[in-house]
Amino acid sequence: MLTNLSVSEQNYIKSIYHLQQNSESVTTNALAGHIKTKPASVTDMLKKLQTKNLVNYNPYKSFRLSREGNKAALNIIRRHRLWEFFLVNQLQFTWEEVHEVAEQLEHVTSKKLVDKLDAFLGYPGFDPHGDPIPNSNGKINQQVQMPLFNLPLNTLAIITSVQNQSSDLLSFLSNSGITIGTKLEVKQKLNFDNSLGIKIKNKSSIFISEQIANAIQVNPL
Amino acid sequence: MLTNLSVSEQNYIKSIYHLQQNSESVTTNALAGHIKTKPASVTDMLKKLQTKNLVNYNPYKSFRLSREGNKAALNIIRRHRLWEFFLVNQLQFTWEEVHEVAEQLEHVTSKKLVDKLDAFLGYPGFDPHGDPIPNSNGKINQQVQMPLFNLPLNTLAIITSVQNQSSDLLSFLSNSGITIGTKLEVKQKLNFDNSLGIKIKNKSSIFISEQIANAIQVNPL
DNA sequence: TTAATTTTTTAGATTTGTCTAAAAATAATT
DNA sequence: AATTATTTTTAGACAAATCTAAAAAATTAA
Repeated sequence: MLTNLSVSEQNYIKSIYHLQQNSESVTTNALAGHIKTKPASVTDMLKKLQTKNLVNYNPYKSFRLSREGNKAALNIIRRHRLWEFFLVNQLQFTWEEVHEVAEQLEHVTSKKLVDKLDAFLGYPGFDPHGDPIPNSNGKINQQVQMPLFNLPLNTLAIITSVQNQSSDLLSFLSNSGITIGTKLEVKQKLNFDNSLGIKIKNKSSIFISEQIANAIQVNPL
Repeated sequence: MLTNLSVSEQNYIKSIYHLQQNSESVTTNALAGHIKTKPASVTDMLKKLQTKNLVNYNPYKSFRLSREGNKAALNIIRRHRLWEFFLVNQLQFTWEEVHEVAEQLEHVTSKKLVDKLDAFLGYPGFDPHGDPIPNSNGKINQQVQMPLFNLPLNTLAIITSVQNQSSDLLSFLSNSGITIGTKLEVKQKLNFDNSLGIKIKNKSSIFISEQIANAIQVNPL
């Protein structure tokens, strides 16, 4: 039942997915607000998505994505996050710039494109904001990713990505023995300047600034 | 007067551009055929593009892209060809697969995206089919590109791109001293198997197969 | 240069997604 | 529980892009 979805339908499905993350079921008003349209338009679209079996819709009561709808949403989100990763890590976009562009790229639906992009990027688990990227089967990495700066003290973690905004940073990190896959713990945090004392596994300790600690993403182990 | 163009308007503009390449002015029927729509729809759209000053349209007579329209077309074509280049050279698509996907990607209009993609790809002059890629000012490279196989005998040419479909090929070529920028001539062509005898400038001569000669793009000098 | 043919345009209908205003259902309040 | 307020849906209209069928213009042929 792989219907071709219009850009508009895709936007509704994606928004319902996101709103469902926070609360059990979604309201017409909330969705209208999220998607910048009017409640009446939402109702219209819900009826349409209902006939396509993408939502389970009880008029005046509630609605949720169906299993089908959920699958469609994960596909859209996969595309969005892969493109965000591409924009930041290959094209040198900054975090703030990517969302709008990825919003357009996500509607290019070629499965072959998405899977090849995924492979090209090295099957990343998280987008630049730290949100997980569903794999080609729609499975979401259950690990948690966070900036190294937010890692609790004395918690072993593994580096999963580094925002390569400047080559300065990259060379500093590689000289310090910090790359993707490096395991480390935060041993102390100086209140004076928010710098962190880092213990790299089987290696020496170093201090890094708050800025650097925020450019490094880690998974707690 | 940088109006935002709908996908549909973009498709019309692009098609008019391509049809104009072959004949002075374009007919309603030809455009309808090219765009897979009905003549009546073409007329409707022409009236719309006229009000936006993108075409010069004389009902029952003829129409052409205006200066504005031409600029818009070159922008669309730039995006299309850059994405084709990306798909083939980074994502390992084959020539035949790229068109359909690029057809969708070309409608993502972010100028920042396009210019960063261009830089990322190294400002390529030609797409994988050998068609020139307009630069960010809409200027088209006037050089000619062709497969090495089609280069006339004893004509000096420079290699501009290599289809990196297999790593076999790439390592063979680099071992033979053939990379982007290498200057060479074709000295002979064997009718038996269509293989070519190549003289690399300031270096030795080698023979390469028809297949390889078709994977190498050159500019005659 | 008329008549026949082809091309192009107009007129009116259709589909998709949206909107406003009014009606219906649900939720909150006294 | 009845009234008020809020939320949601319906009804009908609208814009964009398309279509069919008929009319108008241009072209070709007799």
